[in-house]
Amino acid sequence: MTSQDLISQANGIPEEINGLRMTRQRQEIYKLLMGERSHPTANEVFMRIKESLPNISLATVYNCLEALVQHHIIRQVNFDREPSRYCPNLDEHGHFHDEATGTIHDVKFKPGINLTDILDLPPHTVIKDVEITLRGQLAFS
Amino acid sequence: MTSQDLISQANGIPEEINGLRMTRQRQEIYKLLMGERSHPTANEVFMRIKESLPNISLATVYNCLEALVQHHIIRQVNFDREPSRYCPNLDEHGHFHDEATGTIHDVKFKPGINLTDILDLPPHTVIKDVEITLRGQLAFS
DNA sequence: GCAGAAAATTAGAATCATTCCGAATTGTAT
DNA sequence: ATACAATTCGGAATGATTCTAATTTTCTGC
Ligand SMILES: [Mn+2]
Ligand SMILES: [Mn+2]
Ligand SMILES: [Zn+2]
Ligand SMILES: [Zn+2]
Repeated sequence: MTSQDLISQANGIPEEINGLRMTRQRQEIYKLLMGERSHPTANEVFMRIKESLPNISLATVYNCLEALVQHHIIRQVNFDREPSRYCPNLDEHGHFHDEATGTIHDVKFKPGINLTDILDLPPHTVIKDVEITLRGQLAFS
Repeated sequence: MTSQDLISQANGIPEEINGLRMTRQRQEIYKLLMGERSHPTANEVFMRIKESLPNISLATVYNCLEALVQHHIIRQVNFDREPSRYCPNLDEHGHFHDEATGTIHDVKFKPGINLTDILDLPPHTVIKDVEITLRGQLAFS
């Protein structure tokens, strides 16, 4: 029974995901992202995570987020040149940025749609990643 | 016959586009973008534009690019957190980033495709802008 | 053409999200 | 326990972009 075991037992997150050891800091950050679903920035994560980890550093928040992204546990989302945001939704989806409220909404693709079907790609192209971003407003109903 | 007239006559770009007065600096930058089509960064524009405008400043390059974007004469393109790139293609299109060469290719949509058709958007949504980005490689033929 | 007024350009300083660094701590394997 | 590796941490450095204030250019009535 290592201390790592105890940490994992306490919050229900396994001690390793996709080959990444889930330290206390990584677990708490991952748990926060799963709970909020608001696509927070690194700094927003930093401010909110202090409740559970008062001594964590901003550098560690960046380290953890990068590790989680690298191991495909979360996704990094960029809007223009704004600070990066982080998303725990691993399903293929796009992001709608509501300019009125500043909120970000996940956007699913309609079933049966294959993105490469609608694009006129050069031949012999291997696509590793697709990103779809929308900006606009939720109109009055 | 103002000096502005003379500048425009010399390079075939009108003295005003979309309500933006096309100064010498704006004209040369626009001409460079139209000619190269390589989606250069602000700094790449700065380095290349010195051939025609040896005394231009980097601040002016940023100012001009922003003015051209604001007046919908060119588009600003972002890949993750890399420096912004600039694109003179005003047709609706996406961007394919070839990781092998670092080059960026415009990607057309297949005819008759309406992007909002394939997305499961929240109701009463007004989309102002859509961005599609692809990363991958051109495979051996 | 000539005096403002307005707009554009410029060099350099400031900003700020992110990355880097080196030291301290923690975890793992033997 | 000891040795080695990985992680965390505070603070410094980075770098694309923006800001500022001074200068230059252009425009708008006369
Ligand atoms: Mn963008
Ligand atoms: Mn991106
Ligand atoms: Zn998302
Ligand atoms: Zn383009």
